[in-house]
Amino acid sequence: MTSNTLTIGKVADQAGVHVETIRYYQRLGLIGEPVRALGRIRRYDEKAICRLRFIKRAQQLGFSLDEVRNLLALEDGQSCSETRALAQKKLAAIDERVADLKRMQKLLKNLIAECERGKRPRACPIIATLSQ
Amino acid sequence: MTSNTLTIGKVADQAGVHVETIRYYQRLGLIGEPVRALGRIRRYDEKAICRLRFIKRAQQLGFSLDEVRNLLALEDGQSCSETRALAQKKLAAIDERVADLKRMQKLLKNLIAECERGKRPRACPIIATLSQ
DNA sequence: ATACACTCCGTATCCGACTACGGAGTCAAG
DNA sequence: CTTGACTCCGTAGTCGGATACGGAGTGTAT
Repeated sequence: MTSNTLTIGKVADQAGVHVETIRYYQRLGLIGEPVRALGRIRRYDEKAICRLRFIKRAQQLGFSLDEVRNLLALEDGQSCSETRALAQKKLAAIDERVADLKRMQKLLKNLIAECERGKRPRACPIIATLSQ
Repeated sequence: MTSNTLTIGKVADQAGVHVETIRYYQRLGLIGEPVRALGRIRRYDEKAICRLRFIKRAQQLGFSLDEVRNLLALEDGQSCSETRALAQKKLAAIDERVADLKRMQKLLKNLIAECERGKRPRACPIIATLSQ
């Protein structure tokens, strides 16, 4: 039995999160309000820590809190295809973002290279390009 | 002579920007306050359009408005190495961001693939990974 | 001369994910 | 029994880049 013995601070430490973040997630409904034994102080069990870690891992995969909410609704692991659909949508968004950034990368790289090759007197090719 | 004949709306159209954006940039000091001939209405010349385009192009390369401010200070094209330094810093940031996103991409791809291969009855591997 | 589009200005609002603040209550150790 | 750490709560502020609002003034075409 490890039920409801942890204060919000303990949970925060264990999950690597700030206390305010937990309260924030509760306001958003990502975490259920816990029992409050003796007084008004929240008491959590281990599951709360798991849930926070779940959220943090999902964020690391690129999911927004709103999307995490959806993932949490599928937490039982029984709706594989729905979960997969969310992941695919997220992956597509990331692919797009990467493509964007690669375009910028390429342009910047070329400009920098051109700038390095350049010999005076000549206007900076980076500025020249921006000015067009 | 094309001096100071354009209203803010004309400039906005030509530069492909909203009127409010111009006023916003002026508040930020990215664009100088123009002359106000006859009444209190701003009158612009072609240079304003160029400057807006400069800003927009810089944004497309990934520069924030704050960084654009720095670029604008080098607009004469005479400080090539300073400009290049800014571009290199930006490129490094983009590289990092790309690396981040690629990590996410990889993880998501693997999870999705695993999810597709999976045969019931088994918990969804995506959820399982998030739950750890 | 009147209608209509445009411009003026300051301020507020949006998005997402927190972070900060401050005064009061609670808890456990010494 | 006091001290000090922790918790409570609501509300406001942060970042960046705009976007929206609304009432008043202006410019111009017919």
